[in-house]
Amino acid sequence: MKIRAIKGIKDILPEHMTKWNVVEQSAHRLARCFGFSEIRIPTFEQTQLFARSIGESTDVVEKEMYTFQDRDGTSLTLRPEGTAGVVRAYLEHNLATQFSMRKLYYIGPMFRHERPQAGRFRQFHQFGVEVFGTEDPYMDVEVISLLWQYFTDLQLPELTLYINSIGTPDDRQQYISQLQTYVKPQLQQFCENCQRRFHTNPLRILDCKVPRCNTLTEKAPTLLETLSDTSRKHFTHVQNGLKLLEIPYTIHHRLVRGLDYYSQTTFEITSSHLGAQNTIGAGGRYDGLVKNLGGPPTPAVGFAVGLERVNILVPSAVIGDTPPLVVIAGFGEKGRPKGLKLLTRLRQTGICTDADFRANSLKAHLRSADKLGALATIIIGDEEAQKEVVIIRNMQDKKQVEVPIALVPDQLKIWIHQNGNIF
RNA sequence: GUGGGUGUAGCUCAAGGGUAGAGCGCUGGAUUGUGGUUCCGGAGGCUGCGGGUUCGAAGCCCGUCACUCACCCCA
Repeated sequence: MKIRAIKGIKDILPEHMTKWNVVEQSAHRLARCFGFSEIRIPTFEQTQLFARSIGESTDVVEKEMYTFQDRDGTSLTLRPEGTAGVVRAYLEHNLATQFSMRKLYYIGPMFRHERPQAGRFRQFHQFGVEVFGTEDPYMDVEVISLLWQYFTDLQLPELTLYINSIGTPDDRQQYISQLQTYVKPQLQQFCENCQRRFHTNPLRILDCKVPRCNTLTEKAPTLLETLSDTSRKHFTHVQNGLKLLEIPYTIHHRLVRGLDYYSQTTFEITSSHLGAQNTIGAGGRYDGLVKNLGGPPTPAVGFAVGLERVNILVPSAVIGDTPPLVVIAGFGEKGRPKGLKLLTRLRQTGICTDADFRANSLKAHLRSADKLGALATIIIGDEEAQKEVVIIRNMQDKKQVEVPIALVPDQLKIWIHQNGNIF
């Protein structure tokens, strides 16, 4: 029996790493540009942290967590998302006392026991940001604009930004009863799922993909109509900010986030180039969460990006060239050791160099160099070794020059620097 | 958790009851120490696994596992 990777858990193979590095590096660069500091938090935590922050009755907590017992019996869980852990660390280390406002970001793997599908995995990676300590709507705008710039920098195709406001918990409670009053008389006509949701999570009825349910709620009261004045104002400011920055958005009355901690602004960016799982980044405000987890009342806003989905969308054009590679062809009794020596010396001076020790003829060395994509091959046979020289062969135009061994590093550096001709 | 699709060489796929194939890749060669192109050769498979039908199964039937897409839900 061959041992395979676990279902829904993927290797990232070398041929995909250049793209992954681009995706991750732009996240680091942009987040720092926007004034965020990186934080690394554990991949597993006490189960109750997630249960309390995400919400006991959410799907994530109810059936998607990888939960196991520690040796002393404590229930632990592989993190299904990043926000809960960041908030925990924020409180545990009193990060609030150092600045009145904290802007943090993270990149790392998350775990959810879901059925795998296009763009959905059991171990997946997220880039997320969290801002603690301000309820200014402009901070919502800043966070959205970071997300938007991240995606447009990477040239992701066919993006749509959806925004909505789900108000304060009070607003929501009020809205939920209005919605229930509206739905109740026709409850029998809704799909089975929605009938269940009617009791467990009524807001999600708006989100249902069954067309009939959608039609039934078409004339239902909307969240926005029910918002309190302050919530409504907040949302208007967010929209004005987006307009000011010329970030195109669509108000999506049915946009409800799946995690319980959200409040006020919610947003989501989708791309039509993905399969059914077309959300690449989403987030919103969660003004109540910090207090909920035992901290002082602290407004907060953030987002999370699914990096696997981003990777699928990044066009190959944004991926840079691989560094120039020099290959050493050392052969013969005297050529081999000289080759090894030069190989090491070049690497010490920072020139990316490789050699194929299996090859024992010049032909084999050159074939190997070609496969490695070498720009130049350095030939050292016994004759050259004797004369303390090497032949540098330009793999593109086949031109060769003889150079004393001692001068090789400098010659190559000049050439690589000019990115042009050695000769 | 529920449904559909697909499992044949490292990869992409043929063969639809009668000896398991191609392209790409890998590897060796085409006279001396010069790569990519071309030409010739080679390796590589219990056709996912188990059972059944049959003189005979990669192909049909049943089961099972894996992969995949979709539902649910989410990034």
